[in-house]
Amino acid sequence: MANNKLYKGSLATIILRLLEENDRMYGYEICQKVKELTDGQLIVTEGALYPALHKLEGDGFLRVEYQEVDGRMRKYYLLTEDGQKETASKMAELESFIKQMQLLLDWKPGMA
Amino acid sequence: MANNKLYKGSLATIILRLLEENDRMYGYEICQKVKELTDGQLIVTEGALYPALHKLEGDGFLRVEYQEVDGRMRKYYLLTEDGQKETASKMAELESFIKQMQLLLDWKPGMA
DNA sequence: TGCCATGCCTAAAAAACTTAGGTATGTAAT
DNA sequence: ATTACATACCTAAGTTTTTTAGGCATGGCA
Repeated sequence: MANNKLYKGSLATIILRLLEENDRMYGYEICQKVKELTDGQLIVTEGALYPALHKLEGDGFLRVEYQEVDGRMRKYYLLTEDGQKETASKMAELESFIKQMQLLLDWKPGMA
Repeated sequence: MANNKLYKGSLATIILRLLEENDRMYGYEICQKVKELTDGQLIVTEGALYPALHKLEGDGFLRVEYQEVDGRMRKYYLLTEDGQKETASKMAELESFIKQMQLLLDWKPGMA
């Protein structure tokens, strides 16, 4: 993640969420998709992405399929069953975080 | 930050925001206030807080006032002028991050 | 030919945190 | 009186997650 160099800890959530909706994706595609969806405001660097993918795979949340496209090998990642549970858990965590931050940000003295 | 061990990078924003509304606060008070405002869901540990306060002071965003209360020294932190600007900047950054995350989280294939 | 996009990767360093302490005073309970 | 917990400050080692800065290889375009 770069530019909006924000909030370490959100990368795994982003990856899991994209794979939840997209069946299977390869690394480079994830980088491009995030850039596209956020109009270039959020950049996932490959230096952060690939280690994160390997970790999620090692944790049993992702599995890999290789496929040749245009004479080149692509490494596709898919959610495992554990990965689907983890996605739900991470999403809940993120929503909770956002709510908590909004509590703090909206707070004015005398409120609580 | 612990328990909801979420999103490194948000601590400085929390500190700055609380000081924006509260004139001056001391470290221990910040820990308690965050716990109280989030019903114990977000815990700022002292091991994270004090280094963060020292860094913000070193960066010129906070200044310090000492005051004796009940026979004990308290170290109060206040926003400097630069700190007020930094607060606005950090708040905008957080809101932008939340919007970007919501774009990603709400996204379904075919949307973009 | 050179350059950029695609597509994978790693390693050193920095950043921000957790964990696990230390120190000291006041106050309530046994 | 002593134990224990809340208040109030702090640090240091280790971990996680990221940034930075590359490497490698193929394909297409100027």
